[in-house]
Amino acid sequence: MSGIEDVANLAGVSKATVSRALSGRGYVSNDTRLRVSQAAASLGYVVSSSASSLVTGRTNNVGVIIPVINQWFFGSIIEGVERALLDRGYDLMLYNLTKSHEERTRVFEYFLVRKRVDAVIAVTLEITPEETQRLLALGKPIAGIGGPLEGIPTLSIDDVAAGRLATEHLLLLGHRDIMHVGGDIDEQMDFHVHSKRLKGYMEALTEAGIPYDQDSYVATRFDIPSAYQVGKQILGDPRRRPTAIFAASDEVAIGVILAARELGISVPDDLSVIGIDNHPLAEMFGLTSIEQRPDLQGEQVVEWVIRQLEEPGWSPPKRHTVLPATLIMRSSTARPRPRLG
Amino acid sequence: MSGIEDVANLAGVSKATVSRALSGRGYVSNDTRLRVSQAAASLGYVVSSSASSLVTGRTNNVGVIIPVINQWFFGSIIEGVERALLDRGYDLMLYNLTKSHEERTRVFEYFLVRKRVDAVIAVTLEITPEETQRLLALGKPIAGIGGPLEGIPTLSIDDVAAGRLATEHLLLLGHRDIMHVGGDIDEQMDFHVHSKRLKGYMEALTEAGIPYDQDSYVATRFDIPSAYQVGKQILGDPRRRPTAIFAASDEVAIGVILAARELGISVPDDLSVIGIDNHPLAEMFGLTSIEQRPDLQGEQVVEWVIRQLEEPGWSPPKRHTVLPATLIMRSSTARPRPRLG
DNA sequence: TCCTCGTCTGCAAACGCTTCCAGAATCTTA
DNA sequence: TAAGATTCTGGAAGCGTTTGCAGACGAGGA
Repeated sequence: MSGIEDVANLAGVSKATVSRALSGRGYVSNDTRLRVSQAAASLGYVVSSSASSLVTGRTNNVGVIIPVINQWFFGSIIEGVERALLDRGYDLMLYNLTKSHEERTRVFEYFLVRKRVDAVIAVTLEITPEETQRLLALGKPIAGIGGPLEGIPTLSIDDVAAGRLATEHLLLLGHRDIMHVGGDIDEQMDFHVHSKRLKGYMEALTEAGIPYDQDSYVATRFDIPSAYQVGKQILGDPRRRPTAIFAASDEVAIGVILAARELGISVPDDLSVIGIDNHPLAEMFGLTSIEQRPDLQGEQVVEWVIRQLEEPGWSPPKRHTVLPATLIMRSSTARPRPRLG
Repeated sequence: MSGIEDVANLAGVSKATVSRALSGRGYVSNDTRLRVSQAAASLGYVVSSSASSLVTGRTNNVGVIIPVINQWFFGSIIEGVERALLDRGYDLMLYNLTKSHEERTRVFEYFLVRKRVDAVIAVTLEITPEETQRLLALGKPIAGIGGPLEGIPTLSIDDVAAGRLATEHLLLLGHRDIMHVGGDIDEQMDFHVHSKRLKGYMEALTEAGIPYDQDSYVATRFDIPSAYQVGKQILGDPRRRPTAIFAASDEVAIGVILAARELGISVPDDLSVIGIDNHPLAEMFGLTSIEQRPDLQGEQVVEWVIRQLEEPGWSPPKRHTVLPATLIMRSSTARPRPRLG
């Protein structure tokens, strides 16, 4: 491993000049810059990031805290974040923080506080105001997907509005018997996504003058098999079967559709289904959905933290940023079948 | 930000002693160790990783290169790798290296060579012998999932054997008209997975005395919607329809099953389908599959590189390691329906 | 001609740790 | 009791960069 001194000797200049030539900071004549680059290349020299971090205080790393990886929403965020970071010359340190308390503590006590990252991106990380203070005290740029989170710039779709939009779509088609298959309120790790989408649903119903019925909300985990099971239970009981279902995510919606198929219930003739996400599988199931783009959300928060790092004085929106979520109509929703008799 | 000196002053000892006390290396009396820890805690001190890297030459980072994130196989690997690394006190730097040539070069010219990671884990990264040499020249532990790769310890299931196993299962049930829906041979980025599974399929057929027919292999991308399209084409043509399909992955198999359902073809009565992976969705589709555990594969390679780092002299298996892949029978495969007439 | 200004370069001082070395204190053993 | 071994601690050198400062040089303006 050759150090900067070797390059300096080979190029016939001082270490300082090598540093300036290679980093592009300060004055260096074109001639020497060239000689230095060639010397560096021929030696296979590459700067020691620890040494340069030590003096600059910058690591060029950004920490990303995320609760799940193997799910479309989260995987897409990572892809977006990674792409954006690499484009800007930063490296991504990944922390898969499941909701167990032990791991949470580890992050706060141990990781975040270490001097290894220049900025932090937190994905649907629900933290207490006290923890927020600790984070802010680090003096490092931080941004989140999810939220709102007091004091930290965050980003997400308006889940209440999305829930309303979905429900209103069904109402507009003429449905009055609409069930909501959503997440378990007690289990949500993300920013009350589950209760927010439920809230939007309830608001839309209320506005339409439809009384909200206890039984019309059923909880499930956010994956296809779980939703499939729940779907079979709901749809298996003819007295309970609604004319439409608002599923809190596309995975849930697909589970429900598969359950309906299994039971010989036609979608959308006998049952309309709408989801949220515009998941890659939505199209093949003809699923009407509300689109969001987690990859772009990832790019956006990267932009926030990096710009903060590189443009002194700049700062991202102080408050929560709401992203548009638009309805994509496909063939899983339709007017309810006219009642017989 | 308080440095080691502040801690030293507060505890009334030298910097050297603080370093020893906190790192656990060298002699320190219990008494002073305690005083130092308390001083450190009360100041919220945390060692500067750049400073300590600079002198020790260790970063405590491991680089992971992976072509895709948002796919079950790859997502599971990341989860496994992340868990194992964090357990051992290492951080994970994620590099999502899509197959574009430009990005590849970037990794070799730019990233791998930087002094930012102690070891490298490469997931299904196909590299030339020359590139391998460059990697090895770094003198850093490196291991791969996929392979084999000359000179680098790698790990994977035996794809040829998996292909055989799947096909033999169908043969054993009495099928003779078996199609293979696999990956595009020209497009494979992973270690010829596609052609290996195809090879296993062909070997099994040959062994059973069944001539291999050009038309009995069809290529698709490895996702449900693509496989669904392909499935509809194959199954839509009654003259072309086989009695069984060996799908190169569970996602492909599920696409085919959905296509069959759409066309009113009963699985397994009219068509048997087998896949590879034991994907989380396999169970709900009753899909017979060949199981592999990417998360454990991730843990294994982590073990390899970390042990190499921490146990001087130890080294992982020089050659490619083959993992067992076992058949999981479900309801998507059965004896072919007896021919009429 | 002299002065100023912009460009270019080198010296040397950090940056915050770890670790070698040596010395002091305590404990073992002959 | 002396000599050696063991445990504990501090001083100081270094890890490989970046950067403030100062000096040198040439060009342009008065």
